[in-house]
Amino acid sequence: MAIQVEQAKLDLVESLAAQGLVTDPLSAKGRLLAKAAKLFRAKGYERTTVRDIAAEVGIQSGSIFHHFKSKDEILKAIMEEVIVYNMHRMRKLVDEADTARNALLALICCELDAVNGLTGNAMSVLVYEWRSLSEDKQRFILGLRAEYEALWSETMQYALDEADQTADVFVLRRLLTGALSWTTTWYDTNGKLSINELAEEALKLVIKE
Amino acid sequence: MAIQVEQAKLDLVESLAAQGLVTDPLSAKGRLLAKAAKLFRAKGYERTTVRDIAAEVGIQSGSIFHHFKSKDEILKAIMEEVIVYNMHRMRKLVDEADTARNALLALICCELDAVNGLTGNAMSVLVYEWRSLSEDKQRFILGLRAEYEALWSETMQYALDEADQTADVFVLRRLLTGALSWTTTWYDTNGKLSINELAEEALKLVIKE
Amino acid sequence: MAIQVEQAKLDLVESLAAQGLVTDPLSAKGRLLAKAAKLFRAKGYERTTVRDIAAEVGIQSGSIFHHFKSKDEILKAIMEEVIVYNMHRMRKLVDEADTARNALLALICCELDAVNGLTGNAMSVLVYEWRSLSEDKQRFILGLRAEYEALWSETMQYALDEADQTADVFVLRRLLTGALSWTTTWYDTNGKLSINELAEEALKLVIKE
Amino acid sequence: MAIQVEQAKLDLVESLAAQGLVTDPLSAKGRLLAKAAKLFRAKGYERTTVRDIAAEVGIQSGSIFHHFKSKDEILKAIMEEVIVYNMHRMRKLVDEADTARNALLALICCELDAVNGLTGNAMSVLVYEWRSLSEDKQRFILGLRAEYEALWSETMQYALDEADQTADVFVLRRLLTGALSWTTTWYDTNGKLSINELAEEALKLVIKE
DNA sequence: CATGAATGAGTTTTCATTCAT
DNA sequence: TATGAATGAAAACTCATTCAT
Repeated sequence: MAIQVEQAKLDLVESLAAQGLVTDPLSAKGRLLAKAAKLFRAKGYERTTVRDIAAEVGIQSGSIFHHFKSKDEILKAIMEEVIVYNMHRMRKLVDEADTARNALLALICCELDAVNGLTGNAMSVLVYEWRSLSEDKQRFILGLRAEYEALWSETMQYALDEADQTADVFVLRRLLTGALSWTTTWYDTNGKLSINELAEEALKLVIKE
Repeated sequence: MAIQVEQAKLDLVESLAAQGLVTDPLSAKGRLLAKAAKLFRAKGYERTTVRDIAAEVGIQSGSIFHHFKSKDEILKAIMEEVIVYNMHRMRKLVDEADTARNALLALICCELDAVNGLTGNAMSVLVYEWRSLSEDKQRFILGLRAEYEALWSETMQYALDEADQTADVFVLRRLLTGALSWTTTWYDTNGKLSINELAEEALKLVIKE
Repeated sequence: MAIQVEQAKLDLVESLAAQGLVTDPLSAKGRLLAKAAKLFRAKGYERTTVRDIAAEVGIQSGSIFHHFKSKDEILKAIMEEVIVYNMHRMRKLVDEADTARNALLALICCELDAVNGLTGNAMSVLVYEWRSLSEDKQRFILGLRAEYEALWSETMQYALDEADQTADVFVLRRLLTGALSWTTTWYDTNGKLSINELAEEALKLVIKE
Repeated sequence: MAIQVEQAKLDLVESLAAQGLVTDPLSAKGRLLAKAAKLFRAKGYERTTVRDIAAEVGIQSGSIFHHFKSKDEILKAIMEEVIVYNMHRMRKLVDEADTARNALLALICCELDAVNGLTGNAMSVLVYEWRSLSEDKQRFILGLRAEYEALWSETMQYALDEADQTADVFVLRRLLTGALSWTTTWYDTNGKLSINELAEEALKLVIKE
């Protein structure tokens, strides 16, 4: 089953790349973005030099500017694409869920996977390198995040209604956001605890049976 | 009561300063640390220049180096002092608590206050500027954090036992860490929700009645 | 008459192009030179990139190097051709003049037209981008300019003799050079003052009736 | 007499420096401006690197930015100060002149001296490096030039009236501007022709006896 | 001939840190 | 202690030029 999930993710990337919504991860530009995300996450945006990125990709530093006008254009691209990609993935999973509880579980699972899986570097960058983005680019990314959060709020409210629970969705989502995004600092993908199990734990923070 | 709490905090600072464990916040050095924390939080460590800090304090950039050997010594001092201070505060509150549940509530309350109150800037810096610290200084701060986390684990375990709940304390504490530290990005000190109420909400994530 | 003059200029270009002395302005290379001259004049040689020129012509930057070995080869060609062309034109007009005064007037007229007419961009480049040329190319262009100046000195001397005036031709020509070439900064081709009228004004600086 | 003139110039600089209108040429900043002007004139603004200037002054390239925020701030300062200085000098000479003819002669003399004397480098830069200035700085300098030109127009008109000549002052001043500024390319300060003699020649271009 | 990705040397600029005063 | 000019290493970015396709 895990293999099916992974295949579905690859199919989605391919389809989004074909539509020009994200960069093909196999292209020169796509590899550059992946390496940059890795470095930005590990060292932080400011402490990562353009030369570092170039060295990681195996090109000369000047060549970077063939693909991106500036260093912070790279940062923006990383953030934009990771939102676009996860947004599409979440929408699909929510649509396929049979109950509101399961839709919320799918979102949690998806966000945990986003943070700890293949897009983990990009998600960390999105969360922790926010202030390194120029103001106008921040506004642009903020617009995308708003859409993303709208999906969360809606799904969460449905799940609470279904469980006959009342709670402040605004507060609850934010507590959960912190809990889930923080997993990047401690969750071990190769450890005993699977993403699905962790997701169940996290769901319990919200929905009490 | 709130006034009493605030007074207690000031007394603690004074007492710690007298022991040389933290810098007197009214001294030149103390004001420098506060301003630096504010700037590091707002702009990030790397994007904050020594000149920025000097300007904020009202001195010349060269003068900073009479107080601190280097820029990252400032960062270390901010992190060290905020841990030392909150550690002492938490120990006292845990000792005074009548039940394990209340001890845990006190910790949560204290961490929320640390993150959103007077030491908010320093706490944010501690969490988000971690990688800007040189490796040897990271190790030093890590030692302090270990003590801090030990207090948390212990208290949490007592509270779970008391409530006849079983859970993975390791996982639970980390989910909570994320949830609480993330409040810095959204919690409004002057809003309707008080720190105590928020703490009660957060406690519910852990202890189910 | 104006049309005849314009036609004569086109005929001259055609004839020089046929002899390989200048580049046919309708050819790809010729259009490149014209666009480059326009940009060099507007922005200066250094601030004009090879990409700017390529974009203006509608080709890719790499393709430029099929026409010219280097960027400063373009600059040299612009300078060389504008001298060659105007030199030929002046020789013809001097030969056709009935009096020395009129020969000088023809030269003035021709230089004003060179500076403000079709070759205005190239002439500006010749005057103001001089130092951007590599030393050996400067020497080459200097040789051409010497010929050009010889024609001026000779004609001027004849005109002064004819008018029974004595003056330092060296100084006078240089004062005039400055006055005429500076017109590029203020003379309005579409204004009330015609080139011929302006030439008469300029002639008065030299020959007093 | 020449020595008196030179002394008067030095006195003026000193007085303007004391008022903060120009930079003291003996200060570090003043020497930097002089060297930069020399290099900008010789090689052009773009081909002169900040390192070139630093080397000429005998400091490190980074130190330049202690005195000027950017390279083009240096260019602006050169242009601004040379106008301010010559403006003051001209105003004084015009005020002291007994006839309108002599006032105009003084202006010509002063401009020739500005172009060929101590401020020759700066004047050349003002004329030939114009486009290297950022647009907003161009506007600022343009304001100063307008004042400068107003003084010229006025004085020229008086001189023409006094000589019972009619002429287009606009055209005449521009022809003269070109003639005078171009002297920088050929006039030899140590040659036989003195500035005063050259000024008399130039005056003849305007006022016919 | 044309393309356009890649090069790599060179540019301006930044900034923590030093040190003579 | 405080100052602020000077340092110098390192940063992001530019761009003429090359070359495989």
